Amino acid sequence: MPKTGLSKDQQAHLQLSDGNASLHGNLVAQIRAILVDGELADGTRIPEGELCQRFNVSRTPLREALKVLAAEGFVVLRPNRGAIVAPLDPAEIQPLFEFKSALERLIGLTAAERASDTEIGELEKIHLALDAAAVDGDYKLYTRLNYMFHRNLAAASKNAILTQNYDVIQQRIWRYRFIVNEYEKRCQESFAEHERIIIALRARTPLDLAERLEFHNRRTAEAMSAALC
Amino acid sequence: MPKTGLSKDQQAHLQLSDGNASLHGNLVAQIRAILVDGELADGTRIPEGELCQRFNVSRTPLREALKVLAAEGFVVLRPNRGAIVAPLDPAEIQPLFEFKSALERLIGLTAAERASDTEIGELEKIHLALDAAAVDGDYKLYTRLNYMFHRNLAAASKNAILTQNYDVIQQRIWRYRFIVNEYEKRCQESFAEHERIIIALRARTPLDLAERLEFHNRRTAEAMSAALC
DNA sequence: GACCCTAAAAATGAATGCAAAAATCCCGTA
DNA sequence: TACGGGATTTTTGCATTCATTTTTAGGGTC
Repeated sequence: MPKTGLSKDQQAHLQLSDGNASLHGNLVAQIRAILVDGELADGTRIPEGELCQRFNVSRTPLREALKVLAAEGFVVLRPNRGAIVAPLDPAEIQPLFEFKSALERLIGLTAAERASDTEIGELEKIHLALDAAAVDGDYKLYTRLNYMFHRNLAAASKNAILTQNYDVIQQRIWRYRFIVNEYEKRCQESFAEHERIIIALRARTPLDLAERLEFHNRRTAEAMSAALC
Repeated sequence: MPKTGLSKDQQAHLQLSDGNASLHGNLVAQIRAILVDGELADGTRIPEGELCQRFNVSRTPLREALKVLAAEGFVVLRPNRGAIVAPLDPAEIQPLFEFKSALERLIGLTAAERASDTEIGELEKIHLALDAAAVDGDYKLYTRLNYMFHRNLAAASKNAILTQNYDVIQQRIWRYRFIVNEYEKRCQESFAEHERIIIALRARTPLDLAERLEFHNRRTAEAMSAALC
């Protein structure tokens, strides 16, 4: 706890549940969440001081976290001028989706063969919940479930490197939702695509699943691009 | 300069040529090079003190660099027990190559359409130099040129996100060369594959180039896996 | 010698301090 | 009022310091 003489024990209660994680490790996830949520607008300076207060840490671990976030593409470090929230640049959407398409394909190819029945069952549950959220018009929930759907599918690939990279890309793309908010518009279409994804997964047909995922990705990208013109 | 009262100006001459880069930014690249080169054996503790002396920096920027390298997968942070060079685990080779295959495919699909004639010419030059190095038996040079060949091809995709991720994966895989040293054995075969890659690139046939790259990747992975049994 | 316990030493993680750079403010001039 | 420009404040990057934890060393017991 900066500026105070509190011991580590006294500070402990402030940390997240994951007790063995380092201060800096938690910070990366928490600050990334702030950036992805849009709580800090893109392009604005990252207020080191404020964040230090907010998380009750000194500048050292905070700056460590910022370096990691910069490597991930959420933050831009400007020498001697501090860090800013990575500006949202429409020109970045295309390469992001293009990159994601490669990952989606690999997820399809591998998950079709490696997903456990339990995992497929879990995905179907999320799929149903997605439908319910759409009917209710609860787009916030819909969005969260949609994120989980794809994240779980990625996890079914059993490839940790793929899963991790996919997650970063998903979050980077997710930052652009303010520009478009495609979910409200594309909800039904998206749900139908998910339907086919589930079917291909159940059938365990790698190429088919890969194509469904690529198609879904492409349609999402198109919806976003269209909203920009 | 730790432990001394030297001013920043006086320290400046110690930095690399890229004057506007931060201390930490240089460190990431330099330490990664040390890890990829194998100068620090895998699994060994990273000697903060030594590295601080070597690069004439304090622990603060050094530790910032280690956090980034941990996020990239070159280093493992153990809470309260320091950082170690990420252990080489044969079980990691498969997911690494699998992930790379997805990137190779995308590189093929995009580079075939986006590579400039100049870039293709540059690749052909490297290809010829590769041949010369193979004939000379200069495997160190061969290896360097091979790295550049694929790196340049990735760059021809004009997708910065792809290029960056590809580079990290390539370096992570490169660490396993000590286990195998596949290049000496697979030199000729690899050269023939490059030949076809160049042809497909010249022809600007996306699917063909993608398949050639995936095949090349798969053969490399197989050679590595075979050497492990 | 093997085992275990304790104490000194070293390393780690994070807070604080400090010099340089940047941003802001203030005021004079046109 | 618009526009410098120089002093002041803030921020930044890094070095240093400090509290804990871990590791190592030493010594007693069996």
